[in-house]
Amino acid sequence: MALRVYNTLTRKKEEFVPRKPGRVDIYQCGVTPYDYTHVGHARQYVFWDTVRRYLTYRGWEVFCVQNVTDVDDKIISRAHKEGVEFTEISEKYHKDFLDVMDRLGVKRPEVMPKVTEHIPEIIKVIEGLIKRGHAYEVEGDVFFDVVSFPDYGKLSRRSLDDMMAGVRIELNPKKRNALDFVLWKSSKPGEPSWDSPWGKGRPGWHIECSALALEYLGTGFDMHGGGDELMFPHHENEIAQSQAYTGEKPFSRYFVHHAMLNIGDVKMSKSLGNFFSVRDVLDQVEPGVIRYFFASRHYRSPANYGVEELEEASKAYSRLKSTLDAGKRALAEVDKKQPTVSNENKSCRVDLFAAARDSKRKFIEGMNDDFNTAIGIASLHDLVRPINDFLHATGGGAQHDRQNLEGLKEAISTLETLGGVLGLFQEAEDPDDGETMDSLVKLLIDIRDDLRSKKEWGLADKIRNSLKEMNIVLEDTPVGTIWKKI
RNA sequence: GGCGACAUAGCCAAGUGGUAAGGCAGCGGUCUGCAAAACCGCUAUUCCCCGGUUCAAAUCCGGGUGUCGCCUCCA
Repeated sequence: MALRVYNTLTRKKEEFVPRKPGRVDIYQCGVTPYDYTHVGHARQYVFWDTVRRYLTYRGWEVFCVQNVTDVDDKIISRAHKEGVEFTEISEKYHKDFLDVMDRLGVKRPEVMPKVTEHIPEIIKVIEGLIKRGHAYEVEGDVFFDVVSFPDYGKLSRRSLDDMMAGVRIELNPKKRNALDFVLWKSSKPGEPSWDSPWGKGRPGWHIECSALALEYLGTGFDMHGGGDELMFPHHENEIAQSQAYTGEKPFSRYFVHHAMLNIGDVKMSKSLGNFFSVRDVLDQVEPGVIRYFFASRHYRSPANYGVEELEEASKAYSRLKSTLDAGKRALAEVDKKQPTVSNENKSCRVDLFAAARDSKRKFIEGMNDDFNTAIGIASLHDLVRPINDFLHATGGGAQHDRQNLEGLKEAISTLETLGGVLGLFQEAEDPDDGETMDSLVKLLIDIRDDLRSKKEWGLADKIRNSLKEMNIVLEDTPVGTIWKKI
């Protein structure tokens, strides 16, 4: 079954064919660190983390490059405002980015090149563009000549004529054409600068992605990722620069754009100020909840972020997680002692092998269809239902159905593996959530059973209620009591 | 003004030609000392509206309405 990916270049879902069999080379537009990482950013990196996990799960070798634009106008202006070096700003917020991504379980890309450490590579590309007649220098600034690149506008489906007619940007008398964009920017006094053939200056906004992608992946790599807001002008310009420079196309075989995260139907963005930092949200909910929230929506649809949405995700996620925990506990229990084997357990008729197999098939079919993580989530719920059924029918391991014991192992492992592809269930084990905890809860359950058999409901309920306050829920089944952490 | 995307139940959300996944909320049932959880069942004859193509449309085409994004920094 083939993987299909929606390619912005063709506006169609296409079968994914990489340039090298078995390997996927990915370039992602990274952040400009001038403020705290917000949930909108997290959407992109969580999505691509999921893509990388899925491809790896399916046996591909994955290589991912993600730049860090650590010098730019906004960083400089913030540094001026705070009276510090621009590096202090970029380092502080880059550190925040890495920190929250780690906490979200986003695997670090293989390479995270910084613009300030690749000035020579960038200059090399600009020089090449000038040499090939695609760029020109005016008083220390270098511009890309859009007219020299016939395919300009192809990605975003705009024609040069239309754009020129409706141009909104202020006319820069140095430019030959209003749509020409700057590759190298001469620096004003007090601004960070590097030596170049055109004098002191710094790279323009778009050139770093071309230079870094070509440096680490070469031309014609597999997937280019970024927000759909970047389609024009950023990705359009990247394509123009890169293909004009190499004389080859495509620059990237597939362009994969994810939709924005909104607050009340308006885009979350730093410039609008309507953003939630990931740092703050992680103080409220565990990482898995955020990952569940993203995974339950398709990456190409705009998604609304809000407290209610997060709460719903939290409930649904805890349904998956508490079943996984209870299932693991049941298996651990079986390892410790011989369970009461009952082949006569008629109350349990689920086939967990079949459930695991069906769930896995649905998951892969969904993910193969343009990374449909919402289908993936649904497949997990489909699996959790029969696991719960089994757990309740057998008292969470107290009375096993021999035939389904292996099935439970299979189902739990499938749930954990598939959830892991979506980045779920990565929370570090609670330090006090070990064997001691298990034993203590079990002791309380035993005592409560004694109390119940003596019909001392008051005390029995007190145990149950107190545990509930600690987020431990007791569930009485016909064959014993099981417990879950919620 | 130009370009593009989207509109599915009370809510969130999959589904791009074959008869509406999943979650949250709600209702009924099983179980229970009560409960919770869990499980079972019910909850959109219908997918913004109007036309068209087709044996067949939420899915394709045309028109309309509404929302959002990009065209300026943006994940």
